[in-house]
Amino acid sequence: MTQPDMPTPPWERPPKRRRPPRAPLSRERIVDAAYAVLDREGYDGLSMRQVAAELHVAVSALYVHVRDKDELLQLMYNRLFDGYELPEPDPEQWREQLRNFARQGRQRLLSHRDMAKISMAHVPFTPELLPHVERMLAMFTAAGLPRKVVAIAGDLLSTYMDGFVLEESLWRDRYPENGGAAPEKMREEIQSYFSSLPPDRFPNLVELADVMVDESNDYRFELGVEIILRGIASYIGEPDPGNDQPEPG
Amino acid sequence: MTQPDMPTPPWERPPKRRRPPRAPLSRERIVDAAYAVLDREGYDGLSMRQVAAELHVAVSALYVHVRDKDELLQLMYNRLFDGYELPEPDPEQWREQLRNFARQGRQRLLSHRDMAKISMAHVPFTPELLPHVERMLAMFTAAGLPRKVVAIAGDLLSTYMDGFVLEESLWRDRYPENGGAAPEKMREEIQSYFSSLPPDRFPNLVELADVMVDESNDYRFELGVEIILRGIASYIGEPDPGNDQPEPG
DNA sequence: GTTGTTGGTGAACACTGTTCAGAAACTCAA
DNA sequence: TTGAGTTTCTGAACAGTGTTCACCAACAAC
Repeated sequence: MTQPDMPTPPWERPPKRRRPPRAPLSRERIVDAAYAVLDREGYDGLSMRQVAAELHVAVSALYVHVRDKDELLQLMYNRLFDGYELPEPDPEQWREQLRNFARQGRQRLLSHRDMAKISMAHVPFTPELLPHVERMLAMFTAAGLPRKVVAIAGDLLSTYMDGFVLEESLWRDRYPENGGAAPEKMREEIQSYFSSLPPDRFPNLVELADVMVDESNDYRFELGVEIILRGIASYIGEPDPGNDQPEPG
Repeated sequence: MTQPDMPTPPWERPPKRRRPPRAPLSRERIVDAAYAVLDREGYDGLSMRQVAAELHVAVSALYVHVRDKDELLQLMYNRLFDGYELPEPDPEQWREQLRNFARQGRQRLLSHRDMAKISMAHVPFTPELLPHVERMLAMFTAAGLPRKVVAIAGDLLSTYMDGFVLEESLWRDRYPENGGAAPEKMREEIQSYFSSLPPDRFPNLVELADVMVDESNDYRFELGVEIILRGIASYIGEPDPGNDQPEPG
């Protein structure tokens, strides 16, 4: 019988490479590697070959565990929600709770490069994500909103989150020379560009140049969320809005 | 000397194909062809080679007029705004005006397949598009909103438009078998899926299944716009919201 | 008529996602 | 211990992608 834990004596030929030194592949490890590539190369550099190289493995090995590149992206998207716990709905604090939800969501989208691109390309209705959708609906229901508003409010907030972060990253991509480290110079340039426009044709752009770029992304995000929350809150206690005249007044 | 407008006599050999029969290439024609390919093949099928084939031209010919595929996409994006006239701002009717703006924007995004994908990937701050941004700002300023709200309200509304239409097209892509002609069957399937979920774990999803998919996209879009407009309107007459406490109450 | 410039060609390069025959490595029965 | 069967990985290939480059044909100007 073989003695598994004994060192191989030097005169014996190496044991024919049983037990390959690397851990076997798995969906988890593939997603890990894909995230590593994404952070390093960005969305456009995220190729199956790069992922395989990250794992020191042939490309075709990936296809044993993953049907498609699309499925891999789906798995990456799902992981975005891992450990993303929404609190128990509290009717007294639904606004603060949703503010936190949005903040948390943006932070997650920012935690991996180009993550917003992946998020925007997927609808959060896979079985794994339904619990989150359910929690979201519960929070809006607890707030006392009409059914039809509940049904679309979550979508509205999520769309805004994704779109906002996507736009953040688009701006970053337009200024690739700074390694993400000098956004101030970028802002200066944009602001001076807006300020230099002919004031007769672009009075508002010139006048608002400072506000449009001076404020931090954090502030602009929070204000956008606040606008949406105010709009949602205005429906509390109202009946379901009708199809014909969304604004009766 | 040659007589340019005379018909060629039959005994004379054809004039060596001077003046090639096809019109010369131009950016306009390339964008036209790209739109044709986009409508036929979708965003993933929109390749430089397909565009060249559409024009019966070698691929490399495109690169004389267009630096990049990226530049081509930018040109397509710009054309989305051609003839997109925003009305003179009217402080009395700013809500109706913005509703129309959003409706029109969505219709434009829907008028070409996968257009939302292209739109989402571009920021509307090229020189050609600045007049639209200016008009937008003018409308919000006329409504009497604080500066900081004006500065981000347009972004908010545009992001929602793009995101909404993008999600519409994502759902369509998940059901490619219907040629876009049978959305009712799709809705039925989704609704029956939601209804079949375990009600103890997904009470809201089960209860709201009808509202979430029964309502037309048109209605859901309008309601979303209305929520945003209500949120924006709530800031009329208020001072600029501060950085620390977006919700003072 | 001879130039130079422009707009077009076809071939090539370095990639991409995906598939497939075959070769390892593992599991389990005899 | 042997042998069969299954799973996992390999290397090569295919068709397609964006982009570039030497070459060529048509046009304008001197």
